[in-house]
Amino acid sequence: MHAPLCQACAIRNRAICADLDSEELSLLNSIGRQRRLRAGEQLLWEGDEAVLVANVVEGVLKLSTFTADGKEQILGLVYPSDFLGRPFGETTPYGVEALTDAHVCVFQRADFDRFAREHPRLEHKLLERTLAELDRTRRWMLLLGRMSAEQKLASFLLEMEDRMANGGCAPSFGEPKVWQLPLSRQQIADVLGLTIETVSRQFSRMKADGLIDLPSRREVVLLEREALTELSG
Amino acid sequence: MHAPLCQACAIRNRAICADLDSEELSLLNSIGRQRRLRAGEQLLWEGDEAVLVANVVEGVLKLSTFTADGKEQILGLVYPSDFLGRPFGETTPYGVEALTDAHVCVFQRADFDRFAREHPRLEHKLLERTLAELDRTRRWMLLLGRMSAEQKLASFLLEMEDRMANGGCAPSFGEPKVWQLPLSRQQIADVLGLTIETVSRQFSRMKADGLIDLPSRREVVLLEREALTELSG
DNA sequence: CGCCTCTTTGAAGAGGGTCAAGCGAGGTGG
DNA sequence: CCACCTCGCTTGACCCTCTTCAAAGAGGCG
Repeated sequence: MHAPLCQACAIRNRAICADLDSEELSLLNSIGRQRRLRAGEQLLWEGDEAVLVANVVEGVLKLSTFTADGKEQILGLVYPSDFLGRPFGETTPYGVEALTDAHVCVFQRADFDRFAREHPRLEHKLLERTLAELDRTRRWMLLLGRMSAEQKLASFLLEMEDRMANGGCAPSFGEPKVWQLPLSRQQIADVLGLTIETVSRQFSRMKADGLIDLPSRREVVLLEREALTELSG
Repeated sequence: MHAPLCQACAIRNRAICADLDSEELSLLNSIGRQRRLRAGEQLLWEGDEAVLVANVVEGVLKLSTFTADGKEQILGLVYPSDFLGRPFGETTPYGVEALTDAHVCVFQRADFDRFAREHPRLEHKLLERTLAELDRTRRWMLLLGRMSAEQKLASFLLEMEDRMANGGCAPSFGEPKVWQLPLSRQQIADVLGLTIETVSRQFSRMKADGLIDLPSRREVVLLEREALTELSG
């Protein structure tokens, strides 16, 4: 698919392009390019010149960085309709890697920057999104700085379920449902600022306590959302 | 000072207003209002309707939130020329309190939002600032999630000195200099996700090791920036 | 079936939290 | 001017959570 079609895009109404009229959209169309990523494939490298920005159409990606001694910290997860990359910046401040097979709509940063500056409506959307992302990131700081391992994992599972269930469109009601974890245990540890062993132990304990079920490594069921919410602090 | 004068503003060239022409500036002038805050005074309360946004002219303020069990986490520090508040949002996602006597230039959010939407240049500045703030916040996540108490405090002191020395304009060279900490030990603990005791112990150890000097509670000298940089990871 | 990777589990240890007491600078009142 | 009080900070002792190190278990895939 080298000829993207914004008009037919799955995330058309949720991404930053939502407010554009059809003329603007086809202009954007002309500078964008679809790209598929396999799980594990890297899209951007930390410290590189910031050449790309992108919209996520499908899949989950991680933003991450490393300490001097090589420990990874995942700085954020990016889902369909989220924007990704560093417009108006020199270098990419974090690495970006696909956690699942993914589908993104990429732009050369220079093209995108120019387009954005000429289309305030897009720039406004981008601003709203960035502000929302900043709020989300700050909430994550509370988790990293002040929560116990148990609280961290409970918070993580609850948020993840909301994200996975239905693209975040509606809160999850009714029967507990099985869903796929897009992250390995190690990656969950890197999100929460824990070690893989601690994550694994917390999973086991929650399962033993009947709060969750783990049909397989990558599958989860939240049996007791109430109790998990309680735990999450 | 109820009649602000943007043209004469100390942070005129560094704040988001930097790119405005004089006509725009006087319009902004007419919707803004100067306000002085005493150290400890609260400007915004978490969860309140988002009614205000502001530019910091002078002083240091903190953004903070609390866990369910009452532990505070400082989400960010705001310095002169920084922007503060949540434009285009319903509620204030964190509390804002002055750490030192401060001087801010406040706007009714509704007024500011309208002005911003009508002046893409301002909105663009705001976007650049928000993106930079997001990068800074993400770097802080690495600190919270992956660093030891010692690394945290070393990082904190180094960054703080850069901020305090000269408004962040130039890197600090030459002789070690005494400067004022705008935060109490407890507040430092809340920034770093530690307890006051741990912060205090780390201070004492660094002093004993000759890395820093503490002429009084609120004064610091970084004697060995090299070594501290090493420690900070 | 066997290998490889990811995950789980166990045991030991350290870093930081908690609780409690002591210190000291600044402010107040005698 | 000094004694006293207060509040923030420091220091000590102990304990708990999470990390570290090590080994065994469980899927997945050739």
